[in-house]
Amino acid sequence: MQQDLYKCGVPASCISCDARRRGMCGALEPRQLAELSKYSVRKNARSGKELYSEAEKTGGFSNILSGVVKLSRTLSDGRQQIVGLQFAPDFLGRPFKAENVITAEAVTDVALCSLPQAAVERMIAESPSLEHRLYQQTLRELDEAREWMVTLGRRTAAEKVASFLVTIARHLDPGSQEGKSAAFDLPLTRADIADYLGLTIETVSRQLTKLRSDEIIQIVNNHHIIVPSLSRLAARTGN
Amino acid sequence: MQQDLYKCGVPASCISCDARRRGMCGALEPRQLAELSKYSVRKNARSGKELYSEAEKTGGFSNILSGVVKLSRTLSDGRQQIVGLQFAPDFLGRPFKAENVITAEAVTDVALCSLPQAAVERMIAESPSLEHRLYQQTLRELDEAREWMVTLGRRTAAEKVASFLVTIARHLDPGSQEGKSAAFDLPLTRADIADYLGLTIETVSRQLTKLRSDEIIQIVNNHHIIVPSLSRLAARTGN
DNA sequence: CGTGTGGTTGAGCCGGTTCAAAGTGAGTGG
DNA sequence: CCACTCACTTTGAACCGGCTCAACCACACG
Repeated sequence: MQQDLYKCGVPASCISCDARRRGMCGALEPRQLAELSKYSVRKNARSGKELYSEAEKTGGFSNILSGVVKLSRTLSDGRQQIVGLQFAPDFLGRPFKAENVITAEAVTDVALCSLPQAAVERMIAESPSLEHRLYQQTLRELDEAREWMVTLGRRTAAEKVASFLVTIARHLDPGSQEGKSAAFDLPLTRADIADYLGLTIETVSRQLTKLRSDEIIQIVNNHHIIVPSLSRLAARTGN
Repeated sequence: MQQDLYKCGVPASCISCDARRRGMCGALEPRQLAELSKYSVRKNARSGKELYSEAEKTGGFSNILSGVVKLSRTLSDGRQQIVGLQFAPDFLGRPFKAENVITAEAVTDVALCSLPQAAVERMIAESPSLEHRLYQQTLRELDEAREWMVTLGRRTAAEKVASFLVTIARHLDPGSQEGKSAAFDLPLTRADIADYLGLTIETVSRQLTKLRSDEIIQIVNNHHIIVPSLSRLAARTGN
């Protein structure tokens, strides 16, 4: 199959790319892939690097090839709220909008396939199946955002932290089924988690140590988390 | 123009419909409009009527012709969070997903143009311009949801209520420009506002009376609100 | 009239914040 | 190798914003 596509003219850099297997490029024909790849640039960014910022009039999109990106909004006095987390092979960017109020920042080292705005929007206009794919991702992001609004508005600090761990476990250790165990490295610092949950660093820290002393989780190295029983953790989300 | 379209076979019930001017039906050709209208049913619902519920396996979509609909999620112990408000002529429903975890409820009397799931999804598959239109609405909803996450996670009660009034003013009194005055009827009860903002009824009430005694707003009849200066109100949102 | 529904107001409490201090570990340079 | 720094995390104590519980008010409807 891959061989076949290759013969049909899939660019070499796309051959084993995850964005083609599971991301937006899966919606493109080899011809379109070749066209788009003429403008694509492979980029690496270290953890902490600002990818798209509120200030600059960004016009550009990316596929996340590896790593985790946080989307956040900041109030004028510095209060920050994370409004989304994106994982490979998500598409990064907001089509059809001139100015961007959201900041995107790498929270781990990240590899990107960067694409110019015009090329992507032209390709969307030409390819209904690409637009369909992006529409699906946006619907999924909206579902997640709404689920998170419940957490932000109605859950207690303890429930917030438990909910956060469950969603991270689902993303980073997909092998783990409900009720089974999970293990993963937290991509976020305590400060990021606090900004995600609408809490303070101190509260996040206290709730994590509470979960540890209740033996719901084990904390190794501050970032590596082991969850012996996901269902026991999920029972603390208030669902 | 309308005359012309009419001659081309636009169904009579669609002629003066707002969903055709500004909603999803604007993306359809007369032929497709005629096809879809074969399955459409005009419905009215009183305030408080549950339109789509978490329980029933809803398969159906609607255009909101008039009125306001709230989308909400409820935790097992009854805590509720409103995760979206939709106004005419929004499209209501979640395409491409079997089960629905969100409840939709009329918060004013509402007029709907109800469409069966299969017909809409078939039409989406046939019409890229329809899918484009729905994609745009979903992107807008995602922007709003993320903006709201900032409010839920990082704003104080006073800022939450001010933010809420500003967005309602923008939706219901679109003539009012920034800095000018606005007047509107709150479509939501205090309980709904509390569920929207992640607060209690009492806190909402206290903050509203605070805004009144600070002469930022006037409250007539509990539901009718006058905002003499939108920019003075906006100054209280914490940006 | 009484009854019900939605809204306001008050008093006390508590969960999460704030402020402060100490602990931990990776990286750096002598 | 140790000493030092810096960024991140944990822990403690006091405070306060928003919640809880309770009473009362306004108005519509039988």
